[in-house]
Amino acid sequence: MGIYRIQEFAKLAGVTVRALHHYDRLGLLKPSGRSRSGYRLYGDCDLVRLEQIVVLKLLGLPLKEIARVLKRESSLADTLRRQQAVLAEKRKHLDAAIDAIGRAERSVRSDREPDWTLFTH
Amino acid sequence: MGIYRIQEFAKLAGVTVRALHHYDRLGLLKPSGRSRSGYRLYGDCDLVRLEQIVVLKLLGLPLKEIARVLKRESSLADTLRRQQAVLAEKRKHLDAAIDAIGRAERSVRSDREPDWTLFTH
DNA sequence: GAAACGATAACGACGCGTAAGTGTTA
DNA sequence: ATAACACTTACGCGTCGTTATCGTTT
Repeated sequence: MGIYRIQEFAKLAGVTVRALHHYDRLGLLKPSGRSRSGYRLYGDCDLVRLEQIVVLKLLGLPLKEIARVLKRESSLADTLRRQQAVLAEKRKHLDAAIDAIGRAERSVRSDREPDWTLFTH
Repeated sequence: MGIYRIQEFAKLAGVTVRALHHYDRLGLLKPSGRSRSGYRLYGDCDLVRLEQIVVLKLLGLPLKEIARVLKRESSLADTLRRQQAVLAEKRKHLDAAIDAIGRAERSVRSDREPDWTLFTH
């Protein structure tokens, strides 16, 4: 509760100082203020915003999309729906790859030369 | 069956010309020859190799690792085992994110303000 | 001469990690 | 004077997509 300098603030939210620099430059999260010597100063409302950013990042949203959501340029609901589709698609590819590796491993164990045709489908 | 210039070769394997340029520079797949004017010339054995590269890429292997496998510096079996673990880990994160979005959507539909605490766990 | 095609070079994207060099001090 | 801490600048990573400029021609 109060005002924090960058390192302490980073620890509070579980992110790195470098990430905060990055978010600042992107305009995603600018510190509420600066000290006379130019130090970034963060407040409690910055913490709230940062936590939202962290959460949306966990959902796999790119920083640009997070920025749009927080600026209310994008609807959160719509964004989440689209992201869900994106993630579902990724999971399909992942599952296919995992399956393929499973088949390949059985083949590699029996043969000594890999049967590349296994991957063809 | 024969000798191809880059565009035709790319189409045969379903990759882009740019990707072939990239693989050439990395040393991952160098054309069997060059024309007098410097054009890359690919042959059938290049096609076999490229198809292996494409397959290993589908499994999510980075190009450097693919290079090691094709140079027999890495065991294919070991590589696949490690990759399977990597993919399994990714799927865990994906599933968690998909679940979180599902819970979030239900919340967004009932409330108009998002309940960020939903993501906390 | 023009249409395709090829070559090389180089910037952009994405999210920071990791120095490098320098200033500040709650 | 030193130890921490902060600042800005900028390269690196991974895999090409995308111009831009210029030479070739199965």
